[in-house]
Amino acid sequence: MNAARHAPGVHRPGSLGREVADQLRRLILNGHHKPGDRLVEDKLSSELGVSRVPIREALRTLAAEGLVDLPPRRGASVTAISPEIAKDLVEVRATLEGLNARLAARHHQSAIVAELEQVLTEGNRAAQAGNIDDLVRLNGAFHDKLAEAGCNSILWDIMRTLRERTSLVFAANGAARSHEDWDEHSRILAAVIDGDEELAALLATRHVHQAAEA
Amino acid sequence: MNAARHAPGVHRPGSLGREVADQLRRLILNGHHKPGDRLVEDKLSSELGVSRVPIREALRTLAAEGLVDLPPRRGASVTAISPEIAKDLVEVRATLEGLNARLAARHHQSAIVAELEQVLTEGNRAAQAGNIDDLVRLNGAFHDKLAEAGCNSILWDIMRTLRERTSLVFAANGAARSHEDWDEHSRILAAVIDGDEELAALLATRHVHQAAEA
DNA sequence: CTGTTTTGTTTAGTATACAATCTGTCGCAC
DNA sequence: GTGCGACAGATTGTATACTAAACAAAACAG
Repeated sequence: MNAARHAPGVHRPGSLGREVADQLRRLILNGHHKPGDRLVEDKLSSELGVSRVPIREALRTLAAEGLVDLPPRRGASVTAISPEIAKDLVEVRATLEGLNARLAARHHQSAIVAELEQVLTEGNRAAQAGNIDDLVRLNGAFHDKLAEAGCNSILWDIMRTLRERTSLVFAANGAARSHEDWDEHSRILAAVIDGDEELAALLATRHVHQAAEA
Repeated sequence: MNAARHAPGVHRPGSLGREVADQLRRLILNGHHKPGDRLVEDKLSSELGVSRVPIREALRTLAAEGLVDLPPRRGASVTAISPEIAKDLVEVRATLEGLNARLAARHHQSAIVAELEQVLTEGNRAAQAGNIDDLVRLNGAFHDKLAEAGCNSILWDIMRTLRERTSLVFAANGAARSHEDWDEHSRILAAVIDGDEELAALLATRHVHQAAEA
């Protein structure tokens, strides 16, 4: 039952539990498992072809990240985020994106800034073309790299989970705001390059709030 | 034969893994396990009298909270926080305490504010008396209740883990700054009661930064 | 129709076994 | 004496099996 015993594709043995967690995280964020869906250990176990032990560890991990709900003896389900919680989420995320943009402007990592500019042009192109898949991917990439540019590992980690949970709520936002989105991205990046901490923070915070109103 | 299960004082089985996590968390924050100490599953298993499974779950939980380090195949150890990470931690925590104080000033939960005033007077008394244990406890209580007053569950949760990790670094701070500490607490609370969001945020942020310089 | 009982499903926990891998130490060559 | 590799022990990672407890839903009796 373990066909990958001698797998040729050098799976770094980074622990099955982690791989399962990554896999499940992707499935959830893809919308493959929707909020409220039950995640039954046995089913996942046979679906993913591993025993229940790594499944349980993965579920614990994702629960800690806030992606799955795990009530004491009732099994796991994909977290369903209430409107109030969503508001809380946005409030915190907006503040932290602001802090991060401020830090990015302060530290001025030219390598990452270059990558951000790259993503920006691609994003603008995708916004013109209206390619939704690319838009989602590039939007993630932009915020990801911006988070890197902040050079604060604690902040980076928190923002990652916040972004995941946010995308769980505002899932199929689509290309409606894509033009404004990338316009705002562009202005944030400009402020970061200028080293204008205040402006970068303000724009990033406002960006989150505005994006959330949809 | 399963009608009534009202055994008195039976442990509410809030899941063993959770209890173990709580217990371990306490042991770590108490300094019983110091940063860098290895946490061997077998040892914990026999020490706490449970099998390895709940232990592993607890370790995952604590790893997600940032209290233990859990490299792929090398076992768990209490997180050792480097000076740079500590700086990052303080930066984020300061920002979030600021946000939280702002929210507390906005929402104005009179019940919690009353409790905060209670804690404040006790804290001042302890600062006079120089009772370290009480100071630590009351300091925790103040920040705890202030976090509640913010009425943002996401923020509350993040701040909890940040506070735990902070206390892991600035462990034996002692009563050196206790006077300034409680003076600042008092001013933060006053701003919250006034509904002065800006001032509350500013004071709370500065409080964290100043407390960190020791 | 209502309230209780039974049954089935699922999670929680324990025990055991074994594979994979890491760590440290010892001996050997240089 | 120092450096390097091999080996052994320790420890984690994974699988499997089994028991117990909780919950939900169906079956049933009144």
